[in-house]
Amino acid sequence: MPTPLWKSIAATLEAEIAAGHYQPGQKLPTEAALAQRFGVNRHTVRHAIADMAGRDIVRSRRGAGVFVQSAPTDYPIGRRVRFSQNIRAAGQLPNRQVLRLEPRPCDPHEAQLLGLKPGAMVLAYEGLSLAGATVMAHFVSLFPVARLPGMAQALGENPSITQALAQMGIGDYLRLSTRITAEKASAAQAVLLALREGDVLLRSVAVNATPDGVPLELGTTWFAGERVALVVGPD
Amino acid sequence: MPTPLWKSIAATLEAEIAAGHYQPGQKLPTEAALAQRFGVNRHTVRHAIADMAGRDIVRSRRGAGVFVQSAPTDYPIGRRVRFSQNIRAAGQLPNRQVLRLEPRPCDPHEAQLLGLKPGAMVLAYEGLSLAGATVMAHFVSLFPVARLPGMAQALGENPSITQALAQMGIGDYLRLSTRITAEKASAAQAVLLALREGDVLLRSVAVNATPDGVPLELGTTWFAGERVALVVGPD
DNA sequence: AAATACTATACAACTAGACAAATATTACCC
DNA sequence: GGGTAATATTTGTCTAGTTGTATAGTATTT
Repeated sequence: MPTPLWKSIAATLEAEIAAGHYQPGQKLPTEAALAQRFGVNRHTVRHAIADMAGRDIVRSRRGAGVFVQSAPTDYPIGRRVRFSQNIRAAGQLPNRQVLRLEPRPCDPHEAQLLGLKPGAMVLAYEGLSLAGATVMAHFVSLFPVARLPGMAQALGENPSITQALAQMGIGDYLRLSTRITAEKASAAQAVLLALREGDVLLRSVAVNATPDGVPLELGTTWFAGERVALVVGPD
Repeated sequence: MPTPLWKSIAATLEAEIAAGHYQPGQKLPTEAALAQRFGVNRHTVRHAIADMAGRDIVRSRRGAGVFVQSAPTDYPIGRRVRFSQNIRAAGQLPNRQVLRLEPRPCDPHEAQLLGLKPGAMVLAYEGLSLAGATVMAHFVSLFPVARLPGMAQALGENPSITQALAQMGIGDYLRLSTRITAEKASAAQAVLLALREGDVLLRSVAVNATPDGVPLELGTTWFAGERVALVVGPD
């Protein structure tokens, strides 16, 4: 039985990526161009690409193109080995990408958790946590502006929440509570986390406060379920 | 068939308007800012906005911005209230239904976590945790037979693990660590938990040990994701 | 008869970039 | 201060290109 065409095409492309003809992050030629190059139908190329995508060699974005994934040597986040994230440090991963930083009124639920009046202004800080080039989590943190007036500027200069709080003179804070739930990713969240709609998410909602118990942050983090395991250690 | 991205984005913005994050008359972030926040092209955001404008939720003025038309609705309807369960007592609910109670040799992974030799005998205790009539979790606990010889009989008389351990003279034990992951329910698990295949599960794997650190129990619990929230720290 | 591999076509969803038109903001002059 | 022009923002429109999905059809093999 002869090798299927798509498999041979996948092998060819894979070899060219391994040889460095296409660098990580770079866009492959379009499916149409590849189809012409190999003298096959576009669907056959798509089959090959789908196979490589399943092995995390490439990733495709609708409308944009097919992109070479970063070298798997960066982090030990294979399919087998899950990235472990201690719950105490939830949301505190090395790299972060800021998506939003804006003040807005809080809703009743947020107000209750932060001990504010409904409608009080909070600073919404939204972003992605990355390990290397892989998105691990999507977070939204809320800070009461009345209690932390300079937080917006501090976060604007430095994306780290811990360091921004330290800059505000708050070196020590206390985690009041953490709630962990599981849910499915919406289409919009799936895009941010590079998942598919319906994939599982681990959501952690935590409230941090000053040592005397005044709430300072309401942090919600959605972890990509297939990439992260939360670890709760002994106290 | 997946939800179009623009629809998911429209739904997100609509919910935020309904929650009062953006108030009537106020300007939404610019299309460019929203595009960055959602990680999509500006046109996709425009599609979402056009949809909302068609339903009189927002109104856009060229050169000026997009403005909120509708008032916030009463607070989020039908926000699911989940059963809260402290992580220390993971899976330990008053009502239990025993599915299995039998000794068997352990596999290498289990052996490692329990500090046993591969193939050593463990007592497998499997069942369901109920709150009232609703199934909350499916658990499997493993006990090293060599260390707890009378456990099978104790559990046969009383389904509570804590009480069975107490009966063995172990009143105090230590939780070494807990690992929480999210996954989709298999067809078999879905039946046990009265869910549908593909629904989300919260899985917690915990090792309990004597105060001097000898592992006594390897407990794995699958919670129905839509019914349970795990709580770390004070409730 | 049924499954696999591939072709062919059409359309939907999204990206990308460029430019026009309306509005806001700033700078400047009096 | 007030009015005005210049500049920057912001939404609207257009064209083009790319991936995703659906349907249908043809060999070839099992």
